[in-house]
Amino acid sequence: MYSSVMYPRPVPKPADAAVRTALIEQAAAMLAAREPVTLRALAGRAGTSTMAVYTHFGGMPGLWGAVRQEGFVHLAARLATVHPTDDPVHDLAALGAAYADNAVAHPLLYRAMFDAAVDLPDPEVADGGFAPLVAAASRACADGRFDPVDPVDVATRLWAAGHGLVLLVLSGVLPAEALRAQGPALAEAVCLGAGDDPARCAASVRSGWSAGSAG
Amino acid sequence: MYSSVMYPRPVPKPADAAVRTALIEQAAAMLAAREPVTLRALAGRAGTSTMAVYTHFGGMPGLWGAVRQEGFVHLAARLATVHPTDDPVHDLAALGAAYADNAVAHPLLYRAMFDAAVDLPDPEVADGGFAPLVAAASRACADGRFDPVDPVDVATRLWAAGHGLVLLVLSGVLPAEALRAQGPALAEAVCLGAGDDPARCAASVRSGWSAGSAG
DNA sequence: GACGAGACATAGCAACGCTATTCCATCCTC
DNA sequence: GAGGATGGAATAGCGTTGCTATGTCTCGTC
Repeated sequence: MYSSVMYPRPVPKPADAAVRTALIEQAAAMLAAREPVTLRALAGRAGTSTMAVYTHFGGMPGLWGAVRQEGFVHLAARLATVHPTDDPVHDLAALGAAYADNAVAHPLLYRAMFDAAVDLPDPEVADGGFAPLVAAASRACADGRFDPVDPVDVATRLWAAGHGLVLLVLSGVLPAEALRAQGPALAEAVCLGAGDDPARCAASVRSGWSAGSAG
Repeated sequence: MYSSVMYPRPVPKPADAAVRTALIEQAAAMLAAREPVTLRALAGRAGTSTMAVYTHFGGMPGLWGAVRQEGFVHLAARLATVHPTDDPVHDLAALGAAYADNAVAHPLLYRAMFDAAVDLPDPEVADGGFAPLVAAASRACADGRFDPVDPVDVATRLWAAGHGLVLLVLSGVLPAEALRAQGPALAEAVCLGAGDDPARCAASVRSGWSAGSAG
């Protein structure tokens, strides 16, 4: 039961929060169903009126920002299923595979995540998908597998390469097989560029990619 | 002068082609000016009526397809300014730099180029930006700089990496400096992954990237 | 010189995002 | 407990969007 004594300024009331999440989830569902996410259709599906979008999100751009954020939360949850091992390069490849898996499983949500036209309500939530990469790269540097480079740079390059490969596949420019064909090769190249030993790198990436795809 | 005798079925009449190109160029100009490209605004700027978009392109999606194609033609022209040298890795880096330059110079056009929602009138025009990459990678294989890998795979990885890095910058996720910071490193990593010698690779990429950025 | 095809201009359609207004439920004050 | 105030939700309507139907006008053909 909600008590105004406990929360003198009830930032989001429980009932309001339910409407919020219902709208966000409906938008994501319509996105997944490849239906056009229009204001009226969204309100109809969520069982509310069109005004709810404005009271809770200030308009459609605000809703898209919330959907973006939902996408990053979903990505972070997916990457959290990849548990670190004692082989950081294995882990980097596993994270890359999980990242690609998540993107192709929710293609329109993935595209919406990188729509710069709308702001994220909480910008630092985007780091949730980036932090595991940096952590693995840091361990690779600490273990001596990588040269003493900046782990953030290595993680950034891996992210950029994966992002580009995923988008080319989602855009239909490259076939879906390109993900499994070029993904591990790209991860291996980035790790080689960071100073890893070629033979160990190839083995770690191979095992890591399949481990990340499975989970 | 147009002669109906020479072209019994005058596929695009000169006057019609002028209207076509005027509409495409106006759309690209409005895109570059960050103005919303609406049907009425576009027709007004081009000095035609809204019907011209339908007679020539069949609607707004058709126009966007033509704009997409224009973007690829523009990209191919930019990459053609990078003349091959006797160092194929240098050339690959130069092409990467030119690719990134072209993208940041026309960010909205670049985004439109990869909008899978509309079809390209002539799909093979997209290869115009890809062929120089494959050619350079082939020479690297022939020269023995690269292992006997598939040049198309190497070119694909370089493209994916560059595409991802460019889009992360255009989306505002990464700062603009990331292009010069991570671009050469990514090109170097891909070439290392193809079997190039680390020392030669670093030198070639460094000189190639600055050569491609300048031109 | 009449005919027919193709392109243009105009008017109007449904649907879009958004806002103003009204209604109503809830909560605080006395 | 009753009354006033606050804020979310529903309805109606605004301007604009892409698109289509209709009329007109020019050009090429027989």
